Amino acid sequence: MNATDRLRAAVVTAARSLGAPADFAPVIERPRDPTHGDWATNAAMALARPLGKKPADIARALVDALDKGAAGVADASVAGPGFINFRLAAGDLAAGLATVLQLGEQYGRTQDGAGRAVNVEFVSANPTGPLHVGHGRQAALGDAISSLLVYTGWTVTREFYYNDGGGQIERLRDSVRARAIDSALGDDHYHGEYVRDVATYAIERIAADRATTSGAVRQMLATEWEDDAALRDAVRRHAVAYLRGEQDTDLKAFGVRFDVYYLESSLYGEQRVDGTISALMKTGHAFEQDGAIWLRTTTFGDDKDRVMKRSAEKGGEPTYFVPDVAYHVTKWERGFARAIDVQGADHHSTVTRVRAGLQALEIGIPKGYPEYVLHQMVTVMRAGEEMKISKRAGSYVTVRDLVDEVGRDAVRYFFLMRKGESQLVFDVDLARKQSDENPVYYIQMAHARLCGIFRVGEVDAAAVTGAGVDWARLSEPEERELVKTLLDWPALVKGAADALEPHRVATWLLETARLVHLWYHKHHVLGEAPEVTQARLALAKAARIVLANGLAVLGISAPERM
RNA sequence: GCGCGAGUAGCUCAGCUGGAUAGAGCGUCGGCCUCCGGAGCCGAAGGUCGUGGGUUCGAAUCCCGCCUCGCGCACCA
Repeated sequence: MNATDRLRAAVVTAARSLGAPADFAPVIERPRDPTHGDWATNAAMALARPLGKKPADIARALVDALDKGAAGVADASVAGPGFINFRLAAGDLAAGLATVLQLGEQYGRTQDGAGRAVNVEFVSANPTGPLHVGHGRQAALGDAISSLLVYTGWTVTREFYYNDGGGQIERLRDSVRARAIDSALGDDHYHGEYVRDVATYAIERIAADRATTSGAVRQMLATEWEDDAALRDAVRRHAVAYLRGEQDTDLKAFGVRFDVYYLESSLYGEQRVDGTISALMKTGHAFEQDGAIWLRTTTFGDDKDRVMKRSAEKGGEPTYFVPDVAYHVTKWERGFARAIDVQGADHHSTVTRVRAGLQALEIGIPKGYPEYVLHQMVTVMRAGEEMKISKRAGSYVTVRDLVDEVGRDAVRYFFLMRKGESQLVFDVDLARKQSDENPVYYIQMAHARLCGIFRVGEVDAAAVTGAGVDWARLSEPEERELVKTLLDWPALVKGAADALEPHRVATWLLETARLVHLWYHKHHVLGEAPEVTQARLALAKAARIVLANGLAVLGISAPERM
């Protein structure tokens, strides 16, 4: 049991003796103002209503009833409207660091997920062009959310869904052909410069396949396009392969790996799309109108019903959300207790539809399945101006542009430092700066600095285990603050995981780094009295561990020197 | 028009699921270099939490109305 749980248990015991209900669960928290104490509880205020007494009176009674020894506090006092503030003996507070040193990179991990399977789907870009900044934000978010879930005991599968069916791929194919034969581009073609590279690649591959020359392939593309289905298919195949390869390269450079690449086209091969339509018709939530088959999604909270299968005159194909439903059924069937989809907010209209489809199947999928993490758009700024033009993509900035220019760590941090629902302004100039103005630098510097202490002092960090440390030596205000923040890490990471909000980790890291710098600047570790140096080395190592753990969750490196 | 998101310091944003005097970074102003790295640190100024009501011991946080901005409202994907 940790210090907080011990304190909470003691408060509950005292509250029960005053007649508190059996399920009473007071909040134990750190007061915002450190002069108030190390911990505080709102127990008296929360009991005001059930007990019918004034919070201040209850607070005094609680303090009298509290077993301070069992609670592990040196002092308890009533303040403000009825808060009870607790102060720990200096040594008792810092003794918590022993756990940090003992657990190392395990510190903060929990088993909340109990090994259950969760699927995190993100990026899922169509293979029609390079990854742009929005995909980058999604890659950073999805990867960090996955890490948070791993950290809290879930078995995570990172998944990338390829929309390799549908009209966009035909558009890509036709664009490549247009580029290959230098014909004019229409409104329904992709205009990015990258299409030229795709065309070059496709021509070379087709020339190799057919044992002929590039020139001959160009000629065929110009004259035999309409008649040669195999040629059209070859262009499509090679174009998709090329762009998938490019996307993989970008993601690798960004340090993101996927466990599963799921192809939309495979759903058709397995008859899952048609199967989903007939299954939905069987459950009675479908109906026919105007020659099309509709799903009554309004039953499940949608504002209008949706077409599942187009009428004959519109081609008779299923609409987009049907394969999406079929796809999510596979997640359920593959045994994922939770499915989390990270998407741009411009896709939020599909949320209701997909969930409605899953519910309408009536196969026991929970109502909130899948969970969605939606994020707003990214604006890239340079020299105070919005950047839109990329050499590669033409009309938007790519992930590769950003990673090339500012580095992977900075890109990750900048994408993760805001909550997803906030629009994000990516300041390229700031991200490039190698100074304290740049938050990622500031945090990494704190880590490097702590490593520097061991390096300069020629202290073997592995030998600092916390054994024999007189924790009461860590009595400076800056030390107490830092200690408390480090001990907050497990609760912080749990909260971030539960809320699927990695930005909390980013914000917390910045605050922790600030406290490290402050402490470092004001107090020396080396060259003090042996007991003091020993205690401070323990603190330095604990801080280094926790910073490294936090950076690891975000997928950012923790350099030992800068 | 309907739905979703956002509106907090000059700027960019946090605010831990309702708590104490609303915070951080940057910017501005004023200080600090014999130092385990100045790639740093300290201090100050700066707020009607968009707005008007409501709920209660207590609201930036929950509810309702209104305003502004973004996104979405296909037999597109």
